[in-house]
Amino acid sequence: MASTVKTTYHHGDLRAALIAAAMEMLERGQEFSIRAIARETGVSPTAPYRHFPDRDALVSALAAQGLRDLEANLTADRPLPDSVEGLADLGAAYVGFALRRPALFRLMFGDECDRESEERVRAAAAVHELLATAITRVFPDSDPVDVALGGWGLVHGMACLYLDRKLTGPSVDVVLAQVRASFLAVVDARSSTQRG
Amino acid sequence: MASTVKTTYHHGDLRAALIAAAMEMLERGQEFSIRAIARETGVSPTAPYRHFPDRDALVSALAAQGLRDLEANLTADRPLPDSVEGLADLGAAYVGFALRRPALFRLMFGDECDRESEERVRAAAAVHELLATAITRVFPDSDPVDVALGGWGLVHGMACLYLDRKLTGPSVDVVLAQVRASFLAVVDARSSTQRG
DNA sequence: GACTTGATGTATGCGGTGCTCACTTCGCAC
DNA sequence: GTGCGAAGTGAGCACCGCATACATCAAGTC
Repeated sequence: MASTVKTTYHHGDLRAALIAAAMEMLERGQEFSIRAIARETGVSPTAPYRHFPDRDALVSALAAQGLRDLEANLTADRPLPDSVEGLADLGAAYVGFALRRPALFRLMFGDECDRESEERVRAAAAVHELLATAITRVFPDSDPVDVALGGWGLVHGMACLYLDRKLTGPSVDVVLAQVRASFLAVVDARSSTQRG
Repeated sequence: MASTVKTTYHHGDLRAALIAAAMEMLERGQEFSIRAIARETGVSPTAPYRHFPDRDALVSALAAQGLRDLEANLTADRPLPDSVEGLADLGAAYVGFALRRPALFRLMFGDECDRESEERVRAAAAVHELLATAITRVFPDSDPVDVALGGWGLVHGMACLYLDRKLTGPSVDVVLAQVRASFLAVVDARSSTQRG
C-alpha cells in the first residue's frame, strides 16, 4: 500500500519522477542530461545520483521502458501474423514506433551499454523473440535463425535509415507503405526472378 | 604545386591534420572531441574553429570520408554482382566495414546532420546508388525502388544490431556468414514456403 | 519519548566539453 | 615596404558528468 502516486517521504518518488522527466524531454526531441532533468524535477543537480549510479544506468532504465513499450505496441490489438502481409504490417508498426519516438528509439538501440542492465537485456530479448516467433510462423520452411535475423534486420535497418535521414519520405504514411512494399519485394525477390 | 604533404605556411595543413587526428581517435575507439584533436595536433583548443564552423561540420567531413571509404571498399576488386550469392557477399562486405570501423560507421549513419554538408550528402547518395544498382541488376523483375530499399535496410539493420550488441557472434567471420545466410534466407523465404 | 541510523537530498568543486570574442602573428598582394 | 586578411592564441562562458563532504529526516530501538 501507499505505493500510489502520492509522494512518499523525503521529497517524493524521485526515481520515477526523473525517468518521467527524462522521457518527456526525449519525446520533446530535446537533448537529455542528468542536470536538466534534475532542474525539471526541482531537485539539486546531484540528487539523481542517489537513484542511478551514473548516466548509463538512467539510459538503460529508459531504454528498457522503451523496449517494453515497443513490444506492447507490436502486440496491441494485433494477433501474431500468419500471412506475409500481416508480417509486413508488423514491420511497418516497428518502423512506425521508431518514427513516432525517434529519440527514444535511438536510445534503445543506438548504444551498446547492454550487459550492464539485466532489465534492458531482458526487454530487448523479448522484442527479439516476438519478431522471431512471428517470422518463423509465417516462413516455417526457412531456417528459423537465418530468416528471423534477416527479417529483423530489414525493418530495423529501414527504421534507422529513415530516422537518420539517409532515406526520406513526404509523410509517415508514405514511409510505412514503403516499408511494407520493400518487405514484400525482398521476400518475393527470388520467386519474382524465376531463376531456380 | 606545393600542394604536397609539405606543410604550407602558418603552422601546417591544419584542416587535414585535424581530420586525420580525429579519424585516428575514432579508429582507436576513443571518444572524439574538438579539444582533444587540437591537443593531439599541438594547436590551441580554438584553432579548429578556423577550419570548421562547429563540431557538426567536422563530423560531416569525417562521415563523408567514411562513406567514400565504404564505397571504395564495396567496389574494390569486386565486379558488380550478378548472382544472389554475389549480392550476399556485397552485403557481408557492408557489414564487415561496419564491424571493422564501428565508431566511424556510427558517425556516418548515426546522426541526421545531413542537409548541412553537401559533400556528405553526395557521398551517401553514391553508396545508396551502388547498392541499388547491384540489387536491381540481380532482381530485374522486382520493383527497383522497393527491393533496393529493402535490401539496403536488411544489411544496414544487421550491421546496426551487431554494432550495438543487440546481436552478437563469436567472431567476425561467423557474423559475416550469418549475414550472408540471413540475406539468402529472406530472399528465398517466399519461394521456400510454397504458397503462391 | 529520546537516540541512533541510514536513506535521501544538498553544496561545492573538479575536469571536461563546445563555442565566442578580443587579441596576436605572419604570408602575400600591392 | 606596407597594409590586409587568413590563421592561430588565450581568456572566459555555460554546460556537462561525477566525486566528496555535509545536512536532513523517517523510522526502528531501547
